[in-house]
Amino acid sequence: MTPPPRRATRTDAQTNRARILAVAGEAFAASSGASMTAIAKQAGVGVGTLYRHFPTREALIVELYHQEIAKVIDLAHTLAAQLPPLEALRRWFEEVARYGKLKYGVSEVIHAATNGGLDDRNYEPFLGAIAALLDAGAASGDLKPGIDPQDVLLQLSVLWRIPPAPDAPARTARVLTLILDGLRTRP
Amino acid sequence: MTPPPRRATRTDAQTNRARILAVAGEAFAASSGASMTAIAKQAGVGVGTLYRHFPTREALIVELYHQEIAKVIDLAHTLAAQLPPLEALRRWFEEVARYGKLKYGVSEVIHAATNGGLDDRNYEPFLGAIAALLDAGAASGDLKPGIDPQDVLLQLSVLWRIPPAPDAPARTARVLTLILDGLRTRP
DNA sequence: AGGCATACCGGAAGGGCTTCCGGTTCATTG
DNA sequence: CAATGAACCGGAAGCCCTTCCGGTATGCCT
Repeated sequence: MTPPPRRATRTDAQTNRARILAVAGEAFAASSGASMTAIAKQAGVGVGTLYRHFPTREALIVELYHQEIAKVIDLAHTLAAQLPPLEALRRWFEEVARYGKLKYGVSEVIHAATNGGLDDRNYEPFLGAIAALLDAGAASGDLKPGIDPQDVLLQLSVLWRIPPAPDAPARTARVLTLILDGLRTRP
Repeated sequence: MTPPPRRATRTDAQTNRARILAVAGEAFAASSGASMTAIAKQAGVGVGTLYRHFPTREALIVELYHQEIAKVIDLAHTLAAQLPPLEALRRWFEEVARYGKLKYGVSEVIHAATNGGLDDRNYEPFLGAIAALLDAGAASGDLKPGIDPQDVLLQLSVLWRIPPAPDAPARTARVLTLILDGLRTRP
């Protein structure tokens, strides 16, 4: 049952992958409205190549933002350990909201992906991050016990979808409060 | 400034419009996965005709379900007048959730449309329905005063997106409770 | 170094949504 | 009733995402 001797990844494949990611990074930073064909051409590869490396448009995007997502996840654990539960939760929610705002249009498509827009590599840890915050709150009695992290993720995805407008920050804050109050225990 | 004498709508236009709606109704009831081209062909018209009548795929769908949406809106006012505020709100939310479940995939695309997936003709009344329920709750002291109906609509859209699975009903109920508790006053 | 199998490349092709425009038909007017 | 022109019809064409497959280049073994 030894893993079959994997042949080393060909150098041209590595090069192409890197160049695609670079180009896509720029493209999405600029407008998030870049077609796969355009990205492929810009990267000097055929569309087929692009799709073998990233089987779907979402896969490409998720890969691009994988690192940032990881950072957000880490933050949850940090906050949970350092702040009062309610405070930690609100701060983190704000961070999540801000992140989505930054890449509006991108988050749009991330959201559309699998269950909540994160691939398996991100999904579990993300739920874990939420769980950490919820557990801390449950332990202190501030939050209802036994809340399903998935339900919270679902609600968070709403923040993702607040359209960019002058009143977006205010709306975000309001919705955030609604969500938080729903999670809190009722004295 | 008298309105310009509008010429009567041509009969072929009416016929086509009706036939398109009929065909689309069947098509979406069956699977919700019908292409515009397919609908056009099935209705015996060209794609151009289809698009002049309904400028976009969403427009067609919204038109199809306009009556049902109106019914849901009416229900809100009825419930608000007949039941205790909290009860009315929960019942209505359940109805909204059920409606979305029924046409999962359709609601998917409805949701993607304009602000919340409803055209102007539906959007305002829908907000009005929510406002009626919120006002009743605020008056009785059960709900926070001054909640923005749009924020609630945003949260409701989550119910729309719970994936069809064995545990969907349970999840819906849980999320619904979270939303409701967020709207209630904190004693 | 040479040969082989494999992983990779690239573009053609299929299916979808939407736009555009020349040709046609029907309601209106004289 | 006939002529008229606005409104309508239909499909070709553009753009997008994704799949498929013949051709190719490269890592590995001898």
